Amino acid sequence: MDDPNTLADTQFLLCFNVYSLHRSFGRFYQSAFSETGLTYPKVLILMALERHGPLSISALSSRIGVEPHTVSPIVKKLAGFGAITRERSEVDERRVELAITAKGQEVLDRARTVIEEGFAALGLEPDRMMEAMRFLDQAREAVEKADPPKLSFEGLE
Amino acid sequence: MDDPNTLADTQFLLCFNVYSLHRSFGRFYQSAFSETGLTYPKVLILMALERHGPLSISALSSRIGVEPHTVSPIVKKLAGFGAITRERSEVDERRVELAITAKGQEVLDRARTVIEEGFAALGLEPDRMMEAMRFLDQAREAVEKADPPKLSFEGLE
DNA sequence: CCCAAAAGCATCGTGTACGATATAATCGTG
DNA sequence: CACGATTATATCGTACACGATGCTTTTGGG
Repeated sequence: MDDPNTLADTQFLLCFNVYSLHRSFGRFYQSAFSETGLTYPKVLILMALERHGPLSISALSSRIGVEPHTVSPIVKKLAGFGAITRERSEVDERRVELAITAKGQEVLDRARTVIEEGFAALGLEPDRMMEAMRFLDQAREAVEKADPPKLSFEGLE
Repeated sequence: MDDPNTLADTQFLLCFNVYSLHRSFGRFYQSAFSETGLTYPKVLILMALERHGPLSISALSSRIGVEPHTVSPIVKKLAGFGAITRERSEVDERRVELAITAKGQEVLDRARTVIEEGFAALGLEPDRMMEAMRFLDQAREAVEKADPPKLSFEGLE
């Protein structure tokens, strides 16, 4: 897109760059995992359960930063494959407890290897990457706090 | 997530930060446009047609960086609302020509105002934002060139 | 002790993204 | 002129994301 000339244009261009890079990562993972049913969100879930498991659905969704009902169907699939266990808690029957299995650990380890090999030649400068990450995290907090006015007219549907 | 300790961890964390910010932006736009049928991709399409229109579906998809068949159903909806015109080219009947309408321009102008007001208080430092954008664009080019090895085992489905 | 409020999860509907596939139209070479 | 190759778009299926809604269970105040 064209060079921005106002702060608003710059912010909108940041948004577009994030959108573009997000989809590029998506295609990267799609290509790497195309012969399996694995996806990036599934890898995130396995990783969170590896490090912090066992977790409830709401705790897991908080860690990853998505809604619980986004996580619910995905963990059902991972459980169906045997990568995780998915059990209703006896202490609090509202909760479902999730834990990675040995098979899930193997899948995750192999996925990790593939991702690392794929990223090996990206050639991104570590210092700039760290600064970009700090900035992105601050941007996320700012965007989450933002309270935009509501556009209102006859809908597009 | 925990501090990364290798280049691979850092790259994966970059990926996660992009994923998180992308969804935060998504929620921002969802909130801003919740009373209309507008979405961020629709705004991108209107913006591209405003600046470079008229465009074919394939030209438009190239400008935005998504697949043509992603664009096809979205422009159908925008045409149904009257925000754009959608006409088969007489010169080359394979092509569909797209152009923004007066109504689409109005919708876009109002959406732009809402976005700018919503972004007004983000408080992001312009210099760091510009550097982050340059980095993200380089990262996107690198990721798009990357050729990850294929993970292969019994699928998850 | 009772009951309203809150919490946790599941389902439904919709939006966008991509891969695979199909159809129609155009191009370019022999 | 014919035909294979290529281009452009459309459809189908699947994945994930969120809002809305509903059901069940737990909590806590009166």
